[in-house]
Amino acid sequence: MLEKNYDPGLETELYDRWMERGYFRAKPNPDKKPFSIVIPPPNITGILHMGHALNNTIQDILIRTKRMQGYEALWQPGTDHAAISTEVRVIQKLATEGLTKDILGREAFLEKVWEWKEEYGGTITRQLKRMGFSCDWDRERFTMDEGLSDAVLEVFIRLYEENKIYRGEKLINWCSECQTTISDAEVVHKESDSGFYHFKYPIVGTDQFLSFATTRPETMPGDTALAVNPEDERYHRYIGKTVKVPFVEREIPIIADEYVEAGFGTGVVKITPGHDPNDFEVGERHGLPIINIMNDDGTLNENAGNYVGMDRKSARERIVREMDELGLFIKKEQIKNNVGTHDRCGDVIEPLIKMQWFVRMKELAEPAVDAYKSGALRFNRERYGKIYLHWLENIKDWCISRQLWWGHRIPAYYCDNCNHMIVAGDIPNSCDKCNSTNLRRDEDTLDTWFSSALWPFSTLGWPKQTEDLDYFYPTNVLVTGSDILFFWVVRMVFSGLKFMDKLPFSDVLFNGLVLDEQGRKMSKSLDNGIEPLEVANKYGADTLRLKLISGTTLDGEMRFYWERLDHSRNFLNKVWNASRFLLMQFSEEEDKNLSTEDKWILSRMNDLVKDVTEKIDDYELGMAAQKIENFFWDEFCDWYVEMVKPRLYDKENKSRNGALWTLKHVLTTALKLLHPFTPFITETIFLKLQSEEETIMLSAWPTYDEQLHFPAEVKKIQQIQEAVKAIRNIRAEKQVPPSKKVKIIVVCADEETANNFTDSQSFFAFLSGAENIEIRKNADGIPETAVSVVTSGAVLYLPLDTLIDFEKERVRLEKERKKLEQELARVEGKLSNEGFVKKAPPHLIAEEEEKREKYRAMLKKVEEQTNSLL
RNA sequence: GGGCGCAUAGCUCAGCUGGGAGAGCGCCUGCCUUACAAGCAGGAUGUCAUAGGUUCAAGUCCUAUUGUGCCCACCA
Repeated sequence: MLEKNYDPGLETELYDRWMERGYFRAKPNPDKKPFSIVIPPPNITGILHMGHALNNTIQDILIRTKRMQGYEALWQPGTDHAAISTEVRVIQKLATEGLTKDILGREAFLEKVWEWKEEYGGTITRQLKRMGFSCDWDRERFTMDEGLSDAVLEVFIRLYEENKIYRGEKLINWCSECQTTISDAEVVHKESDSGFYHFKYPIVGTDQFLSFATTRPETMPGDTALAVNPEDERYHRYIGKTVKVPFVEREIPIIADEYVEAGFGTGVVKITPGHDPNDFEVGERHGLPIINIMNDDGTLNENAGNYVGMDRKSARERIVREMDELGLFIKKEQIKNNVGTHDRCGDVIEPLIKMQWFVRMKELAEPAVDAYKSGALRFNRERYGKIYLHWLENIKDWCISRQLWWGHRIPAYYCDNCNHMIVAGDIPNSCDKCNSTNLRRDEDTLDTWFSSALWPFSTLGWPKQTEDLDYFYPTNVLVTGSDILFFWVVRMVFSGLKFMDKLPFSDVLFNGLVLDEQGRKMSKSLDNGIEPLEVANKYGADTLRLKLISGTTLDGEMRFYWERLDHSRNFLNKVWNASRFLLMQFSEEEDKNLSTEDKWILSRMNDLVKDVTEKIDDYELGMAAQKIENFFWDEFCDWYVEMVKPRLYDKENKSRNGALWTLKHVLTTALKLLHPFTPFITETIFLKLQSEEETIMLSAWPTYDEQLHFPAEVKKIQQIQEAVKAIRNIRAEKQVPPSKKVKIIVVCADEETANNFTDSQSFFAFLSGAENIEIRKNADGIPETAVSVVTSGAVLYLPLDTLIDFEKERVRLEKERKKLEQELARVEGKLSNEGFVKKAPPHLIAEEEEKREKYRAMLKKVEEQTNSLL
């Protein structure tokens, strides 16, 4: 027997059992079809947040469903080394011990990071387990595992050999806080109020000046031109002349370029190719020199003359002051502009010229574009496809080198003797050009996304041709947040196409954000995050999982309220108690001698099986969960279980066993459907319910059964339900307490209805609190004091002891009549509409006609009742 | 500057390819009916943002407007 209340504390025990018995394991099996998902590898620095909980619950539901459906289901878990995050974390920790990267040196530092990883890197996987996720943990991978590192090497070398990876001096995004380059995707543009400084430079050989405006005075020492629009007649006469940049005493030309907008500012722009992407392009077009005036830490360097060593802010102030002293400062305005910042640390990004490694993207992007356009790659919302295409069609080369130590080190070696560069998987002994042994390895590591781009196949053994790879690749579906569409999804797609010749997955599901009560993102800075494990420990992981899924849309935003957990918790409590009750009834002697109501619930269950399976196949998990809830709570518990109670309580009843069989069958089926959503509670009950199978996890998913389709019985029960509701309604209205048993007279319009009420008599009485049901075909001799109500096929009379207030009855009947008249008018209106009759599908017309007959009959009865009151 | 999403009951949201407005919470009424008061029964509540259009039929499709949120982008 089950305990009185469900104890979520049992969840961890159950999980251990599943692990011990290896239920999560997947291995190539020629007799089964594969179904695989790779987990979006969480950072080893991460702790579980609601986004993870939601994202992985979705994956677990899909995996558990497919596993039950007989697929060899692999959910590949693992973690990401998270280059910057981890390095920053470890540096912070070392700082408390008085250590720095420089003191330790590369090797010792990396040892410290590995130590840190060993200690803290497993936190998130432990948390995932607590949520019940059925990953194949035996296959857990880490992006810096040996095998995965081999994959990185292989990819790097192959792309290099195909000239798709190159080293070049280009303008890159520099984070002076993190002391590394970052990719375009990592730059977040934020609107800010900026000073817009107007200056003028003296035109050489004249006593005139040319005025311009800039938001970045500190880069003025790097100016190598002033530019105007070629169409701008105001400045035609100056083109070709030069101006002098005061503090560095440099003469720079005045050039004409389309880039300049005549209408903005003064129509003159200072060109600083070393520190601005646009200026860089202008510079290229005009062959301007590039001057880098900045150090890696964001201070100005020797090219900035007197300002060397100053940080950006003080340099700006000082330059403005000095320009003012020279009489060259005109004014300062305030404007709004967008400033690039680093998505991790928020520091302002500095565009700088640096020698870095890049992936040439154009050619790699093309197949990825085609994959979507051809329909081979699908997103759960079309709009993501548009965003995806827009990004790929405007893609720029990917800067992949990082000035970090934690990560995959670039396999390039430089000869100190002849400057020759070798790219190789194995460390070369000597320069293959001059034989010198003075080789130096590139100091840089790769962007952390370079390795995660390979995740769908590197985790399965690639570059080795493994059985796993052959069987499980491509994976079926990817579930992730839309915030990493560019970082990860796009890169997996082109990597998979490039190296596996196959898309890594055909379906991508983007899940939405979990927001706080006020609709804000949960974030560390706001400290408004709710920890999933705190919820799981309080309410159970099942409750949290169900809450995150039920009734929600996959990609919609969702606000998280503690109060809203109550509904899921209450539902699971209902499941628990219903099971507890039924377990008290079950015996060994069930048989399949079924009554009408048994067939009704079986038929409804059968429909549910079909619905839920279809919804899951369509990834409409929120709908699937809600349908199960509604069926279980409403139809099964509140109707069916109540209906059969009279049969259960009467041990002599011949039909008792049919009810027991049905209860058990429906309960088991419902538990199975529910299992992917709430694995723990369903397993607990399942194990008590039967002894043949050792787990619900590997039991067969229910399928639609033609034998359980009982439309006639469904109709019959609906008629009884309508009658029960009508009686309850009257009882409530007349304030008849539930304890007060009443007599009901059912006057049936036809034989069929009479038979139905006769068959259903016992539970009809039970559900409507009646001690006596009289079924007949005419209304002769019914006391005038009886309250009556019309339902389809019958008029129900409720003789009450209390005096009837005829006036009130008349009002009630009048209301009913009005309502029926309205309905009838609508139906008749439709049917007399020529367009409808001509164009609407036949089944709809038939439906309307059926309704018309029903309403007419009922209306007639209501009128009769009204007349009888007079 | 471009692109996208959202506006439905007091609150939070569902409503798939167009065919009589839904759920949960909250609220009101009555119930300790021997599985469950985390429960049971009954009830009230909506010009589906606004204005046009397509259609026999529009919350659902099209256009515009308003409000709101997000993404992308080099206007110094």
